[in-house]
Amino acid sequence: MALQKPKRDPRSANAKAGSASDKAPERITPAEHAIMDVLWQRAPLAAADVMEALRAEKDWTSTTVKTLLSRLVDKGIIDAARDGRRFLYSPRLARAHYERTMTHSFVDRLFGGRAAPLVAHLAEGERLTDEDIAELDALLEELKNDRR
Amino acid sequence: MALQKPKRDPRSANAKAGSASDKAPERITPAEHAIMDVLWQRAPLAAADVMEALRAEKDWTSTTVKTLLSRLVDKGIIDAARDGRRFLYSPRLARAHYERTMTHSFVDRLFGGRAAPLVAHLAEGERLTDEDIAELDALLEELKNDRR
DNA sequence: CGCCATTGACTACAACCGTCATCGATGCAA
DNA sequence: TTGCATCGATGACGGTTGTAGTCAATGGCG
Repeated sequence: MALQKPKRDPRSANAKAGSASDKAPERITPAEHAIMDVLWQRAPLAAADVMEALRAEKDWTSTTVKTLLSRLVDKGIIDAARDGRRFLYSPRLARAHYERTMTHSFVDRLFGGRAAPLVAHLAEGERLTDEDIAELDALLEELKNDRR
Repeated sequence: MALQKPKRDPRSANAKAGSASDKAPERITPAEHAIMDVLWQRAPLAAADVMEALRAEKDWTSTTVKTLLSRLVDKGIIDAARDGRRFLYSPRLARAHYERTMTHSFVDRLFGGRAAPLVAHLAEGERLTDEDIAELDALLEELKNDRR
């Protein structure tokens, strides 16, 4: 067989000049995200409830849902509280917190932290409704006031 | 051993009620993204050039860079033009195009397509400089004019 | 002309992800 | 009490990703 010798662990030592405070907030995969969406809507749920809530969207068997729940527990993203024979699962982070983290890392990665180019992209794709624009307008007004 | 029997292909049938026009634009992984960043800056480069450009950032061996380049070619994301004994690689998509795609899918996934909550998150995290705000202001003004 | 350095192809391998089947424990109904 | 339905644990399989070693072809230099 003769396997190679050195072999360092993968997935870990990612960068050379890594920024200091790189606390990885445990990545959520797309499939896991679907589960989180459910849990963020209605707090503690059993596995069966989650599956039920997802039936319209995902064609998953119960095992799949349960595996995903287990993995989320392992990652420390959700909490499992025993309730008789089963567990009740709830998120450990508010959705807003997660959104903030994801948004920042996304904007950092793609736009070096600048928000404006991002909004420009959205505008170009005609993704902004009149309502969006009004909302952004109000938001900006508020920001401008805060600054001065 | 007794392997299970049915076994459907993974990764494919993702959703049940999938949105129609779901043309997958071939996913770029984080490691591949580093390569793309280089290629988006300086058009056709040989593998060695790419490695050189990344030396400060990533501690990759030449093999790693070459593997990533090959995978990008396989995915149809970059183009390899033979140049004597070697290849010269160039992106097939402009960076702006990629940014747009990523932005839309990100906003869709996290915010159901609404831009305003995204900007709100950025504001909350004090990620917006005065300059950003001015830029957004101008952008919004323009959008408002376009709409009427 | 012969040797060496460079280059891409192929292979490898561990961790991770999407998806499930199977199994053992366990509590409820008949 | 006995059986069944349910639940979580375990493991598995095929694909992807990060990272890298090895090898054969090939072209330039002495």
